[in-house]
Amino acid sequence: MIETRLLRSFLVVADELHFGRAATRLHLTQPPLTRQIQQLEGDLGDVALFDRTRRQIALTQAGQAFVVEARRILDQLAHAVDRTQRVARGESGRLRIGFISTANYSVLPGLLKAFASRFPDVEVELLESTGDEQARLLADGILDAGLLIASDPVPDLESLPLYREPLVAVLPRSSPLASRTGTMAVKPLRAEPFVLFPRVLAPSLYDKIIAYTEKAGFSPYVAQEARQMQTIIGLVAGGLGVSIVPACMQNLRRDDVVYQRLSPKAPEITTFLVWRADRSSSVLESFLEHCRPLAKTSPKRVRAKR
Amino acid sequence: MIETRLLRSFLVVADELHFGRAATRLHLTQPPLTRQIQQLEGDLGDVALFDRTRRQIALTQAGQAFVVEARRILDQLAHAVDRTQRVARGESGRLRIGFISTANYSVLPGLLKAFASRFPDVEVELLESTGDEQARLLADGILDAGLLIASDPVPDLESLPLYREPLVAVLPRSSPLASRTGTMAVKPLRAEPFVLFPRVLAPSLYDKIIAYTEKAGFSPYVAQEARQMQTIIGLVAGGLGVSIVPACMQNLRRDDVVYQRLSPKAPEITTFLVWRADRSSSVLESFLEHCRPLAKTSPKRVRAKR
DNA sequence: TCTCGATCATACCCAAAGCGTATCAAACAG
DNA sequence: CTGTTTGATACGCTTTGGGTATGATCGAGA
Repeated sequence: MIETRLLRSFLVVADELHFGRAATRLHLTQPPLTRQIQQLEGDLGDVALFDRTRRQIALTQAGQAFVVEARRILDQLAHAVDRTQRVARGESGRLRIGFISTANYSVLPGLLKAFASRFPDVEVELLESTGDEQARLLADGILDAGLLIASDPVPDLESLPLYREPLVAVLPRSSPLASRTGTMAVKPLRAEPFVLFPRVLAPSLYDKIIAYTEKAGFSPYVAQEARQMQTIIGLVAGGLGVSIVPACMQNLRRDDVVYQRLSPKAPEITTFLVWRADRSSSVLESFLEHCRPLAKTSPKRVRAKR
Repeated sequence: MIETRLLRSFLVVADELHFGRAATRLHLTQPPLTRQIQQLEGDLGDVALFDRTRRQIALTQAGQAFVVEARRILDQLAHAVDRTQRVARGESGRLRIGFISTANYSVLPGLLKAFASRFPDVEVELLESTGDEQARLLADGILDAGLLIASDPVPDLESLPLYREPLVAVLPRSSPLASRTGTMAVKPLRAEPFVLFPRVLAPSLYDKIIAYTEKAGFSPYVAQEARQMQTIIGLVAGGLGVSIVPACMQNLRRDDVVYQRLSPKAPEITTFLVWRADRSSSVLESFLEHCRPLAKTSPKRVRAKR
């Protein structure tokens, strides 16, 4: 089998066209170098790489061809070492991140943009999914990290709170309930039909909304269900009802809807980054390092920012 | 330095994910294999390729990246061996061939087509040139072989006669000298202006033409010189004169010229393949082997064919 | 929880591979 | 024709790498 040592030696001999000088450059003496080339020629099937009939040796055509190939192989090897080291350092590789749709309007875009500029060789794969589904995909090793809304720590997963936001009401712009101040009371929503997502998709968020309205004395009448936030807001715009959504959805600006802060103060929800403590790859480690400074430990900091 | 032995072992371990089984496949025992992987990880800069914390070892992300790279390197190596052997066998490589313009109308096209179909991986480089120039380029090692017209063996070169042909007259179709039979006497050309090439370009052919006309009792009056056969025939077509050219030029068919066999019998010329005996590369060897069956040893065989 | 089997790591020894010194053989310059 | 240069060969020795024995650790099952 041809070892890289033979390739290295061959390239130096091919460069010097002189066994003695080549041996010096390789920090060895001439006889072993001669044997190396002989062995290489043998391994290639007794192909003559050099023409030694005269005093000055010369590359045969086969030798010239092999120079090109050998150089390519050693380049490839150097590249392999570099790439592997970068993957080990978490500077290169693949990162699979799950996220709930609202993250697309809050932390996700900025997070990815900043991370991509710091780690340009990391290929990020995104998968929109519910919180429960993400937990399952993390357990199965399909995902490296997830972005989801939670109140309690997710079992078996590490987590980092990234974003706190209140819930807000969303109404058709034509609705008489829409106020100039941007704030409205919850109570009047009692009479409105609601557009909401099916509870299974995000039970904790769903229950928070229901608990909030029930504290105000009513259970919302869900006139229409939709699975995605964008769709919910589209249906609100179409006049099918009102809804209560995370504040970040205000980033989805539409002329035909208005968002309203609620009083009494609507509950806040937190978007967490979650991952498995036991399966930390270097790329994930890089990503976590990148995210940690962005953690929102206290709700006050979020308030201050607004 | 990373040897291919380490790459081979690594790929088997990565495939089996089990040191013991991998060692069996590699025809060695487990401890040295463990050391090989340790050495490989050390050579990569203490990068962990496998996760050995659990019973079942697993590839790290760096390990996964290195699998791809290592496989590529070994593939490249196999390809290098194959290609080098093919070059050594003369099945691949580059062949630089010089030729005189008339060869383009006689042996060259067929020769190259047949050779290319037998040796598809040989890259043939063509260089149109005079006979003397070809001899010089062969001596300098620029050319591997040449196609030229000669009467005497070229000094320091091996040669193989490939094509024998008589000289023929070429006249404007409108010329009253053009006969129906396709044969004409030389004598009437005495009164015609000639289009010929400068003597330096092909002294032996030039002298043959002059000797022939002088035997018929005249020296041609060269009204116009041109370096290329196509141009000479073009000028004949344009009515600037007549000429005497190798018979193969009849392959350059034009409505406005006619070719005529000459009487008394015009001298024959031979196109030779020439090469340096001392610089025979394998590709050249293949080419010579391909050409030898085409050699025309006796003029009779050529005659017989017509 | 404890034990045992499976599996990778380590220690140590030996054989093979590879390097160095000495020398030979051939080619070329003078 | 001779001496010098240069690649090839011979042989001894060091180093490398593989084998055997054994240790350490993890996990399955009692």
